[in-house]
Amino acid sequence: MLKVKDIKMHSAAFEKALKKRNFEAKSYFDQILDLDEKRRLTQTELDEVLAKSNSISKQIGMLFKSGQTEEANTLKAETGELKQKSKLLSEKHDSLQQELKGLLYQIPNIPHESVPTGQTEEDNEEIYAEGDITELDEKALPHWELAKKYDIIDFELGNKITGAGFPVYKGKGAKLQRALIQYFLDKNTAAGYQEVQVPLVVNEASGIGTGQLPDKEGQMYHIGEDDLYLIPTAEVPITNIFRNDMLSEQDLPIQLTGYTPCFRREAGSYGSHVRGLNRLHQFDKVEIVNFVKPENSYQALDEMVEHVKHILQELKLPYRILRLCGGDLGFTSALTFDFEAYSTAQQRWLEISSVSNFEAFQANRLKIRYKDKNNKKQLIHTLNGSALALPRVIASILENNQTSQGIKIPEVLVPYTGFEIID
RNA sequence: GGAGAAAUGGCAGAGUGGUCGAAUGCGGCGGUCUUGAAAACCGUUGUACCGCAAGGUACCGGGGGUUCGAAUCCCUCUUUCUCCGCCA
Repeated sequence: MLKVKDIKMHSAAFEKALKKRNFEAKSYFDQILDLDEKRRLTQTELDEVLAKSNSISKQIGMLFKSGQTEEANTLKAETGELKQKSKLLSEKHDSLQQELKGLLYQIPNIPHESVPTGQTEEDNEEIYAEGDITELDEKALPHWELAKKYDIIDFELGNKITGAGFPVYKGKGAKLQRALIQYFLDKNTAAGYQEVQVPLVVNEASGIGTGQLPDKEGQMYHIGEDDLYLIPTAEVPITNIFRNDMLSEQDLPIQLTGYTPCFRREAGSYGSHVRGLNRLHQFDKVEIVNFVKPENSYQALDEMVEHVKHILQELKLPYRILRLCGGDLGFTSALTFDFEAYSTAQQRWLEISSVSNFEAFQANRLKIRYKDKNNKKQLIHTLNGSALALPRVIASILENNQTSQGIKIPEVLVPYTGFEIID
């Protein structure tokens, strides 16, 4: 959420920047500034009325004390009108504020200046690529067929138990997944991230805080009876750890990592691109989240990108890094780098990580602040990234490492799996 | 799930209808003293919003109500604790 003060000061620059997202901000800004003006006037008016009635109440109190009952009762009669007035004004103030918030919630984050213009994922800018894209022979199988061949992931069984998009991992498949989770967490903690285990179900306030609500309600599974949501990513509970908190400067940076299953409704998804592990309703992910001082956030972003790079190098997966264009940038993000691993048999890139700087956008909604050197309260910057999302990493490993003998486990994982090949 | 008790400033803890934004203690900050530190003493110390400022307003778990006036009374929700039940 943007701050009204910032909109007021930089409206022209913001409008221009938001055009990169194809977001026409002008009418929103005009309305917001107008509403804010009205809101402030209303508050001033309300404060005056309340001040008057407070002072009358005080007088009444003193009159009663000194036994001047009649005078007190006369004053009492005067308060009726003030009361009525203050009620109306405070209702007006509340509704203005709500309207204002409603508009602010609809405005996406200001893209960083380095964000390329563009409409779709076609326009994302490839900034780095590494690893060999091996030419597999014609007998190369896509991962869903490999999964069946070696009986390591059972999609039909998940269908029976729950529905499409909820696979069952079996035997070495389950173990490979667990090994990857463990390996990712170890890498992340070695890099300074503290491991946390968080709830998989969150309340509405948490969803609003990180920006999933109110706009993207359809993405999350909602438990109506208890009015709770299944998390679509660990970002939600982890970032909300510090909601409404005042941190001190020496607390920062705070670096957290957590493994969670993620649940996404993915309404409207279909087609060959969602086959197998490509897109699921439930999947596992290890997330990294950073809470930093504003001046450090872009350095932190670079470090996170380097960190994910390093993991992919170790796994020896061919991958590339994209700088997302304005049209593809997430609502709350100022700058995002997507990591894509190559899926050899499908001959396409699969998104396996997304690393973003949200600057103060989430912190403003979440009210996460810190006291700087001068004891001034400032919003912190939040960043997060996947390190990494499991299913597509598995898909990529299965496809890229298939041989006539079986699927070779990347060397770094062998200590975790306890086996070298799936056959 | 049932019965009861509670929720106050960074913490502890007073306050049961009116000069209460809130005693007191601890902690924090500033100072005196000291070669330095400790102790002692003095002062200071919540947040948000409106306002150039003076100042004003709101906030005693959340929401609503009674009243001229609510930390204090009523309703409701949440959370915590104790007891009972159930349970990995």
